[in-house]
Amino acid sequence: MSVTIKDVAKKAGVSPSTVSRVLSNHPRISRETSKKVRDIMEELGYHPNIMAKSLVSKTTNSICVILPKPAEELFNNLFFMELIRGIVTQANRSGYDVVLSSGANEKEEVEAVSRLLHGRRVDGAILLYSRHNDPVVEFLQTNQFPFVLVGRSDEYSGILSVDNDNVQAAYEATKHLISLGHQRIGFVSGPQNLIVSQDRLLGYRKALQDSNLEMRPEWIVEGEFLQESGYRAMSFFMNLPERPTALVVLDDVVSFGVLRGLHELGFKVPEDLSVVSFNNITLAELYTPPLTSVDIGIYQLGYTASQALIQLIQSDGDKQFLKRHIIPHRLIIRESSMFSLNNTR
Amino acid sequence: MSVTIKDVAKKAGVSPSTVSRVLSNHPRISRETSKKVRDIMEELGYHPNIMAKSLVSKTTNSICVILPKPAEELFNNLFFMELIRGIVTQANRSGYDVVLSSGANEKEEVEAVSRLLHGRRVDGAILLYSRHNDPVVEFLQTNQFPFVLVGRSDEYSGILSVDNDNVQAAYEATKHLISLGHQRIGFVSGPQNLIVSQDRLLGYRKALQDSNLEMRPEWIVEGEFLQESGYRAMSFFMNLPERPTALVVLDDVVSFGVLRGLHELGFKVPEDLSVVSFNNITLAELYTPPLTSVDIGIYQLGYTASQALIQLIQSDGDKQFLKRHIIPHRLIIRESSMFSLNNTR
DNA sequence: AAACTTATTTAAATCGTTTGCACAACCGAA
DNA sequence: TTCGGTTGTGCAAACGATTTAAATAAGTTT
Repeated sequence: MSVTIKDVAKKAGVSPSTVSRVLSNHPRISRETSKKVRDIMEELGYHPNIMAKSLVSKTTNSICVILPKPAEELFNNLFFMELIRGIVTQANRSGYDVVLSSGANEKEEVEAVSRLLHGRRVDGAILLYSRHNDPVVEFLQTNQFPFVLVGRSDEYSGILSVDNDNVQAAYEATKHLISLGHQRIGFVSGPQNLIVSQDRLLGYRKALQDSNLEMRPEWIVEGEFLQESGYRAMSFFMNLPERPTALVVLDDVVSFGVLRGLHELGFKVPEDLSVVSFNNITLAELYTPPLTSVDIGIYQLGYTASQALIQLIQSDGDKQFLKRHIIPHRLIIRESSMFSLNNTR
Repeated sequence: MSVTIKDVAKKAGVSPSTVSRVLSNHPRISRETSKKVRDIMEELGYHPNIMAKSLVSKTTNSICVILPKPAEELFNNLFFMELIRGIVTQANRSGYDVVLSSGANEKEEVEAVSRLLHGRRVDGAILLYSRHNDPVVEFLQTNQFPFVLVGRSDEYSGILSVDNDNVQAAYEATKHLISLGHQRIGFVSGPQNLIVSQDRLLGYRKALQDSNLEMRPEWIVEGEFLQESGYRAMSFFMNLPERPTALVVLDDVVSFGVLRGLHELGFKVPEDLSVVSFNNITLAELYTPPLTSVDIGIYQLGYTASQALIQLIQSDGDKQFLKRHIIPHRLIIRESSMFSLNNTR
């Protein structure tokens, strides 16, 4: 039996509406009434019931983060932790709570989101990386719920998104290898249906093309964001009759798999194979050897996503906020790619 | 303007209460009424308003996870990701949502929890690792809110907690080193105010004592759960006139710092220094060299915490559930400690 | 002193559910 | 026929806030 607005009102000798107005800093409340009511609130230990408030105001001051389907896979990645940290920090700063949501499959995902948004449990959603024809995106669009996509969205127009320029990032990463003298550069992709995979592949292709380098289909390997994928890709490449001398790998954890495998087989990095990676999670610097990686500002990505979503919600869906935010990236060069082939020729 | 229970009622030609009863599978609703109402719900796309429901039922079907104060530090650790994965998975399975909450300092933490629980936004809380005299624990206790502590709690009685037997785990880890022939074993602790640090230190001490090994105060170094701490500890130990030959390190990420530093200085692991660690995050296996680590069942820890809390909530605070759950641990031996000193003598 | 402002405060409706109680209809048994 | 017992449904009062419109008090003009 907790203390309600009525209890406060009675004790203070005013009406509930007055207490409510004190709470929301209504201008037409006299100094002394305000003081008196506040004192009583303090004395009774009053806390407004958020549910009741939400019911009438039709707003919950919370957002949900939808974890992508293969949560098992992605959760293993520091990447998501960092992203969520950015989201939670910003949301809390703006007075919003963050509800985590996931689903075993796409259907469950949509159900969860539907329950949260239709049920007015949250005001908006953050989607972490969308796929082509993502049913969740479709759901959110047709129902006109505010949401922000972390990742690209060019197939849908009028979507709020936060992303890197992944084409350019991959371009630079590849160019870096080329500038070191590499001519045979492989590519370890993430899942093909993720837009980020495609964008980075595009950048890689562009860089090779610009330098008139050969582009072999067998040098492009698809995988998941798992260490095993890296290991598998590595062993595939190293068994090729004509091996690449460098690899562009889409994720640090995958790169760790590559490096680990190379070490086991007695190959030297970067001498036998150079690696540039993406995401630059904190462990990248700490690995043996330290990993060259594109820092894509993960925390910033989450922080900005949260901020943009809340802005959209508070603007009541103003179209002007439905834009694409680009977070800058930066190539961090470390040992895994420090070796220049030119020097050894 | 979303569709409410009244809209469904009107269209179905029944009263709102009947619709509500259909929704909650009330026994005394006829088959045909139920079918009819359900069809209309489907047709109109009805979704119950969770806020309204919570208001009257005084229950929210959600719990919050309180991220410890130095979130910046801890978030960097795969450990938390794994823990949260366990929590979210179980909670969702039980029909609960998970709200993430954090605060920049202890005061903010208490405020956030107070808002969530007093404001009836969540039904209970999960605390990740408590400190001595944790103000959040105190708050939860005096207000009689259901909560579960991930970590030990023996100073407080009648608390629901989920934990490992950390004393025993550290004992085994240390014994493992001793069995390999090590006689000079150092200890890299976590923050001293964490109970987990103290428990493991105890286990380490006990193991040394049991084997009549020397216990030197300068071989015990306190740090944080950061790579830098490991690096610092390592350089401290290696500059000692009489170095330890093995280290017990409280966290994998800290161990990575140790290993990285050793590699930089040209020391060999495990020959020059063996390392056993705790937590066994996925990267432990993948590191160079692979890290011997005590697997404490992180996912299980989170899963169990969530399960126990929800059980407590649903039992309406039944004291019988206020017990301590112990999750089993297992020492995973890998290269960082595979070297036996006995063999080289 | 009446009339008119302006500054505060209150009463009452509302948000979308749940649920105790009342009631009607039907059943078989006395 | 009358009664006790089921079964199925509706009424209306909560739940704890916000908010519109109206009332009251206080201050200013004329």
